[in-house]
Amino acid sequence: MKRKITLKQIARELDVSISTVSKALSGSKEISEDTTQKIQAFAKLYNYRPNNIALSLKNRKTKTIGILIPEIVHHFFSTVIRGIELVANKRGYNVIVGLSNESFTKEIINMEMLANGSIDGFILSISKETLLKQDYHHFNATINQGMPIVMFDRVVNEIKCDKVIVDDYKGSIKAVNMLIEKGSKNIALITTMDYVSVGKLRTQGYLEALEASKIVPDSNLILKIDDSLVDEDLEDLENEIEQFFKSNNKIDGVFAVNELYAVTAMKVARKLGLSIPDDIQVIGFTDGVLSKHATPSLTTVSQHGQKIGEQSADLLIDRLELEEDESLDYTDENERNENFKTIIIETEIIERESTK
Amino acid sequence: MKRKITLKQIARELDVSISTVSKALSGSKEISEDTTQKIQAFAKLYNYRPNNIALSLKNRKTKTIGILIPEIVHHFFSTVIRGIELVANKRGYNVIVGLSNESFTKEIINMEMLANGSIDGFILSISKETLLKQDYHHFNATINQGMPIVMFDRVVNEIKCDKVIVDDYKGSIKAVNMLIEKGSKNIALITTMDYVSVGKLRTQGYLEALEASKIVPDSNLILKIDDSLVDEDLEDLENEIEQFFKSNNKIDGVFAVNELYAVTAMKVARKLGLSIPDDIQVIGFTDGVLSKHATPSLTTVSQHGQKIGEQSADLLIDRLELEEDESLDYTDENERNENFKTIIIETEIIERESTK
DNA sequence: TTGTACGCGTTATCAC
DNA sequence: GTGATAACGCGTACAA
Repeated sequence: MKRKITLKQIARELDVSISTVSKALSGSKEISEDTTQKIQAFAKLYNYRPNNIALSLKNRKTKTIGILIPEIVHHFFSTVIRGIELVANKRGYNVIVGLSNESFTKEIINMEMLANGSIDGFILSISKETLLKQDYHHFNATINQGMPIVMFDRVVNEIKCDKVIVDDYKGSIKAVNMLIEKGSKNIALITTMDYVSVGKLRTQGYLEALEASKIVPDSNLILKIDDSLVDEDLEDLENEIEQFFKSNNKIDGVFAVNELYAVTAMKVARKLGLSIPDDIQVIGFTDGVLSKHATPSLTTVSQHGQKIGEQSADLLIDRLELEEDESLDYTDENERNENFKTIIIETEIIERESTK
Repeated sequence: MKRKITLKQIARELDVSISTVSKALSGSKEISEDTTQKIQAFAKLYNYRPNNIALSLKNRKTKTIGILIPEIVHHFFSTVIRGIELVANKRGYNVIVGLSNESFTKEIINMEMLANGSIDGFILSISKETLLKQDYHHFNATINQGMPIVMFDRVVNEIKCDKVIVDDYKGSIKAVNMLIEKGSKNIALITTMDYVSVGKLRTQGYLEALEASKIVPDSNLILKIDDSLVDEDLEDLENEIEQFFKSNNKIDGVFAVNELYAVTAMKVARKLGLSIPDDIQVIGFTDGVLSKHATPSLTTVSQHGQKIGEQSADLLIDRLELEEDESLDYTDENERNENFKTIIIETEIIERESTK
């Protein structure tokens, strides 16, 4: 078992100085061709690779991005990670992953763990508990320490950082408009509680779309599900939706803010003897495996998770490599605040069998 | 914007030496209570945290685990990551993720990128291309450098490392036995190509189970799908399965080695006018979202991905922290080879609506 | 052409 | 009780 070899060992072995080795390996022409050859051959033989940690310490940057998300067993988030990893790798960065598990405390612990030199910047999506508490001091603290953050999907405006969001609002309008065009008259909305920003925006889009078509929204047609209660409890969810359908039997269209609600709605509809899409059409938000493989397959508003990840990574790395140059001088402290971008990823409707 | 503060800065500010600060902060009683107080107060005020990179360099360990998996947008793998992250975090480790995307080359690149000091050890699952090529030199090279590896799910025996595997063989037997007990006479198998080790084992289990019940396996009842071709191409998959069903119309039970095949089989069966589970029963391997939310919901063999992750992480960290002690002396080089464990995670059948 | 010295941030050892 | 020094592995400005 030969442990990793270091410059020092090569130097000792070949009886030259450490810096000679270093220079020879980086191909500096300060060093004679002879010694360069010799050193490079030796290094290759022993498979020398510079130690990342030493480089990180020296360069004061780790070439590593920290991802902090609420949950990983989730199609959307894993798609985003895939996107981040893709461009990060292409641009020479590694990716370190932390999970908040929707908990405020775990979010903070994870951030502190990573912010102490392990990474150059964060890409994150805020946990539900944090959104509920509206306590964002840890984000601001991190930013104030000079560590850039890119937020995606679940963001809050008040934080000064780059953001990548889905056009939840417009996506919902598109979805509801499609239901209207295809003949639905009484369109129900199945959504989450308001504190999840995306839930709120999607609800707004639903309302706007109805009004634009001169349809008066009916609050009885809106079902708000407290997913902190339901979550994994599938039966509760089914029952809740079943009650909802039974007390509103004129419903002929459903817009659900995620695919689970949409698929469950389809299941309940079928149970009640309704045929999809003839009696009732369904569209979900968030395109994942469920939508694709459900029967009938589900028409959805796709969020392009991978693209969100790619854009987030590019945004972060751009900023990191920009700072590299400016680094030292900042005449105007506020100048940097003006530059934060918010990229909006357009949604796209993927038509499948649950709509006419 | 106050950048992260260092020992040196505190020392300068308080007009003491760096080592005094270091000692005071670590609560050493070499330092007078007075100065300790003063220094700790100052450190807290400026939110001092030791720099991880510097610590890593000094201690020659990063407290970081490298995960290398073929694909992240995949319920099983993300479940495993969740498990790893859970115990890693609990035991004070971070987790860095690399994706091979089933490619041999990307697997190697990723390993080299991480093996140069960024991590203390690997937890990985081998890419399909690597399994096909049967070229494992990069794993051996890494191990020989003194970096421990834990392999999970897709493993190969010849590599000297800890392993965590699913009891694919026994799980399949259980599944097929259940189909037999519940009355299926002609049980089909939908599987992958043989080079994926888990596919092979599951096929073996299927055959053994049949034979144990004195049923002669019929090769016409086995469908091997080349998923390097199919992959995302859902229609191809459906067509292939449909042809299979049509040319074997006596099939009244299906065991599929993953949930996608199982769900697709159900879809095709329904299309052909078969009712589930009355005309045909279906069981899948790998319990994921699809199984749970399919209609009818799918009976599956659960792999307990999270548990696999937890065990893998414990195994790796145990070894890392063990080495810490022994580190220096190894009288017998081979001794360490004897110690590698293979943990087998028992599968469990989750009964749902696709079986009687 | 090669080598010396320094610094990145930390801790541990040893001297004062 | 406090401080100077070395070491972890590397790159580079500067000296020889």
